[in-house]
Amino acid sequence: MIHTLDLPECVHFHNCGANRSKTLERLVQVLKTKGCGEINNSHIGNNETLAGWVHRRRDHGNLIFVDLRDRSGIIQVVFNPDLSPQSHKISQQLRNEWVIQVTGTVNPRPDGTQNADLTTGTVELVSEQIKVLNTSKTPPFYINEDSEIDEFIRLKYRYLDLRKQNMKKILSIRHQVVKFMRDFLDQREFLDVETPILIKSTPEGARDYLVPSRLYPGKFYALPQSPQQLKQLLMVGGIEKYFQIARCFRDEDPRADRVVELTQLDVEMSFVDEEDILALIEELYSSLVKTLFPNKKLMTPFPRMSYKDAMDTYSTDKPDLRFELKMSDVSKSVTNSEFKVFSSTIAKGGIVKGFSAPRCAGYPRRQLDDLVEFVKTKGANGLIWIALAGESGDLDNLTVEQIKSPASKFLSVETVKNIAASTGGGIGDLIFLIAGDDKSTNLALEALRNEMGRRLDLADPDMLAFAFVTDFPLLEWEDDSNSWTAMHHPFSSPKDGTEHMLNTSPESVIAKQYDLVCNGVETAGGSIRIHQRNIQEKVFELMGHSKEGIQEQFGQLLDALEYGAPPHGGFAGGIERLLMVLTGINNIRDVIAFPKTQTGVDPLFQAPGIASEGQLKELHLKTTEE
RNA sequence: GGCCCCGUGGUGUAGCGGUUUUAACAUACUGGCCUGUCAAGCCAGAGAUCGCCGGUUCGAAUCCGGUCGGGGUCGCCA
Repeated sequence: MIHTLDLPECVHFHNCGANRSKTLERLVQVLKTKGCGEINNSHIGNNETLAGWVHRRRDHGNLIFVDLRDRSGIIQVVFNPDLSPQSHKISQQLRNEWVIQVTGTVNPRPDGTQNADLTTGTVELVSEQIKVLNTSKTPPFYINEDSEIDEFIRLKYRYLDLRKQNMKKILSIRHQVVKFMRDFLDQREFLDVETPILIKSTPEGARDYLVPSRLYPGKFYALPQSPQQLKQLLMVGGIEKYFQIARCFRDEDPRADRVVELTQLDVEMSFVDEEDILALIEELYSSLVKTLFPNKKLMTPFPRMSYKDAMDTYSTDKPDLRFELKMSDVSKSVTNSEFKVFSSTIAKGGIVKGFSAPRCAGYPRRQLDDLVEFVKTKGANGLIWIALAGESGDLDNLTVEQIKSPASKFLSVETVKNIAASTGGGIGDLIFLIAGDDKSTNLALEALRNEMGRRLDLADPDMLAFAFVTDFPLLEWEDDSNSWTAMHHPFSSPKDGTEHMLNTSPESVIAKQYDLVCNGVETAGGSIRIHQRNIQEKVFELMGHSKEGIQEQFGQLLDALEYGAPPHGGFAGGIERLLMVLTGINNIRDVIAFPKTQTGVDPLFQAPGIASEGQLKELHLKTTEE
């Protein structure tokens, strides 16, 4: 029994890991005295031993130059037959990616031969001794220059791809970001607690990855989609402040910004309300950026908007706030329009909504046609554009001749004026409108807004426009299942005093739920959780679960809530998403050391692989032909 | 599960209005020359039956169908 043990005194727990040993010496690497990229003018005259990969070799017959690369950078090594015939002879054999160790003197480069592109460009290592540590086959793609390589080949040879300076830089950034998070939370007395990878399937959410049980035929573990219930149980367990860099698994089709196996910063606290969590998130993310990316611009304090305002104004719950382009619902202006696309849409209960692109009245027809096609691929039926031709002027003086639109003959000047006033468009601007049902219209408008932001180059690439979106509805009606479904997840708490509305008008219950968005990406999300069994059960019931089903699927959590569960809440932040925003990299696989393809394949290990008959038998599994 | 795009020497591309294409170019690769280059340069050489299968045709890298692989996207991702 652990309470009978006399536990050793550790440093008081809030100090654990906070102090790094001052006496910790730099790790000595036996085969080299310095990193290639560390050498500079201060080392001139020193005798150094370097080791790394042959980045490039330039053979002048007598004089041979080798760019030697290791993680720290690149330095030029000179092989001079007059100074060291032995090493010059060996250097003739060298090829790209061979691994060598070179000992020599750091010399200043002769005047006029300095290379400003290298951090070590003012010096060079003059080889006195060289040892080939390993040879290399010719790599399947360039490591010493940047060019577009088929991603599958890059992944198949990921260990070579990672040798590129950019990839090493990304992994270094990832390390620093995660380390910052750990240190930040450690300093605030959060405990890093690991939770199981093999747990149990829960019916909500994404498809689970299943692991067959050898000991229990026909039963399966599931990999966690997130440690949600576990961290809530840690709160019941009195941990009070928990965090984890947690791996999460969701068996859904990947996208450019989505992978099946992702990493989250998972945080949970007890005895807190929304404001405490929001303050923590803001402090964490803003100090992370200020410390690690001092050149990035932030808007602090982070702007906040309600879910409703975000949807109304930006047609999305994850707006890119680096640029304006605000939406307006013009349904009222066009309810009785002769233009059937508008009037019939509204008659069917749909909306007409759009925004104005400033100074774009002269936007080329061809590009407009492209945009029409673009929104169709995003689920809209079409796109109506209205260009208000002219340099400038008062909207009141708008004339029929100035209105350029495929719908112009159906739209009166008065209607266009109303639409323009509503969308904030003026003479010289271009108005985009989409008609359709609420959901698909907003989806297409979000895509169009981001597309126009890109085309018009409206977003400052150095800006990190963090913002909070709050006040999400707790539930939304789902026609397919004919039941309520949790908008975020079923554990979010209703706002204080609104619990009774769960019985009367579930749709109007607002949750203590928040997202952190940045540049159009959802980077984190969380909520204050329900900590009372009856309310949690009520939410599950609304979601169409039976009493028995609830106990079967969520019994562990519900039971725990009955044993003095403290009020608690937290958040989870996607590490890959954050790295994409921080680095500007659009491909999520580029911020992961060993990612899978969009079809869930690991080209390097060729996973998933087939299991042997013996393995299947042990697991009580039989495979069938499709 | 639907839709769109891509697949040509090691890599990246061109060729795709059907037959002088003996599949071109760059780079990488191999050999030679060369003492200050840094994407070194110069000379020479080797290397792809055009993802795979089938069809149309006198003739297919090229057109058609299927299939496999990759990317993007909708569904899905509480």
